[in-house]
Amino acid sequence: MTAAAALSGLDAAKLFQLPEPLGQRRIVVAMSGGVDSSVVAALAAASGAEVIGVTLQLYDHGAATGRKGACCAGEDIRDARAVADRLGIAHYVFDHESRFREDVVERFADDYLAGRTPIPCIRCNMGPKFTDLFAMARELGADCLATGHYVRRVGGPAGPELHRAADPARDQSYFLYATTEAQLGFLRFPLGGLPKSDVRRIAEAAGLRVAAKPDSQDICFVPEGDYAAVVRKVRPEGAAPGEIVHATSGAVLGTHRGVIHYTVGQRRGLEIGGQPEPLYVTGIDAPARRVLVGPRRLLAVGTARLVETSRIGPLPDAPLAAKVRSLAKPVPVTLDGPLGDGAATTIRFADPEYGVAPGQAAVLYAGDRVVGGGWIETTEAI
RNA sequence: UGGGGCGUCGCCAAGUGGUAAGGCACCGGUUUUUGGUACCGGCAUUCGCAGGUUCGAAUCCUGCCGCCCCAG
Repeated sequence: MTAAAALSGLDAAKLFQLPEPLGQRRIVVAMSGGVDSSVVAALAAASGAEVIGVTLQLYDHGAATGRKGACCAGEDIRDARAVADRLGIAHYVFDHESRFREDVVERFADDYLAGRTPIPCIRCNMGPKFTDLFAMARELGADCLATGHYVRRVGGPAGPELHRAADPARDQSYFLYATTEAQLGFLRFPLGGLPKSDVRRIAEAAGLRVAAKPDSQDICFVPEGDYAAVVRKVRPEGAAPGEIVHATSGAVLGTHRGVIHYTVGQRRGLEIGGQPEPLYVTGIDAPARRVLVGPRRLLAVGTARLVETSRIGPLPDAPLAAKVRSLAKPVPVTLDGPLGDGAATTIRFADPEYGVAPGQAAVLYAGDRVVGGGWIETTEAI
């Protein structure tokens, strides 16, 4: 299959949601060096519009840069450049390391130190990707900023809405709930309606060197999956040991290697045997450096307090569902308070939800539409 | 020192003559753009040690070692 054939049947104007003729449009593509954003660049290049690829260099510490599944560093920068060259589009690399370190990495470490379980990918999308890249694209006089995220931008009665990807296995809407309406107005997600297999096929057909590159996974700046090592490097005090205490009896059951190694809902890694049933982390008391544990039933949560909430578009009349973990299914909830503009609110689960960890995001859906969400500050047991 | 009890995988623990359950922990895998969860798989040729009885013992006998409780 030729590149043209691969792209045929895809309506570029529709894909990028830009007015014709595309020959008069300028598209900035956020290129991470992975397959997805490379295909977006290829689609943009084939549309006839002027295309500028932009890559942020986010970190550059040895171990993480060469490994599979990384992004935005080392090898990936070269991949992005090679793809841009191949497509004949302009390409700029911006050094964003110090900003990324402050906004994402250090915040990540601080959250763990405070007993929370952070999601750096959301912070990264909120900051470097959508705020900083957004500003750059504007400065470059672009008509839109296109990314390789698997979400859909759908026109609604009150403006563009954010929807889950057509391929549910690929959906990344959980990580993008904090997108602002202003950002969404300018953003485009051409891959949101495509299955991943199509994307790989397009990459192959376009002769992109990244066609068979593994998907990124885990936290991009964490080598070997050892996130605790990253936290320790930035905040050594996170490795201070403490007691593992039974949540109801108060009995000291063991010693832990530092509060940063635990998250609410976690079962493995406690190294406490001799129990009739598994123990889970039910809470983390960071100031006292204590990890609270108990049987699974203690994880049942009825409500969660959300802070720094955001909202995209009006609140619908339809019932809401919340996703409190990227891999969870959305579950029915009711909203008890305002949503958006940074307000705090409370969500009430229709059925007990297990393993809701402070620091994670709760994303609210009305069907496929992302209504908004917030950070989980506290939870209340059933 | 006398009386009693106990010693089975890292922990808890079943098994009292027929050839080592189970749970927890741990390890591996699957899943996965966060941490986790869940699921699947693995995990004692050996029952404190040494002898003996028996076709056959973790299970019976003897001795030794260790721990616990009561007594003093």
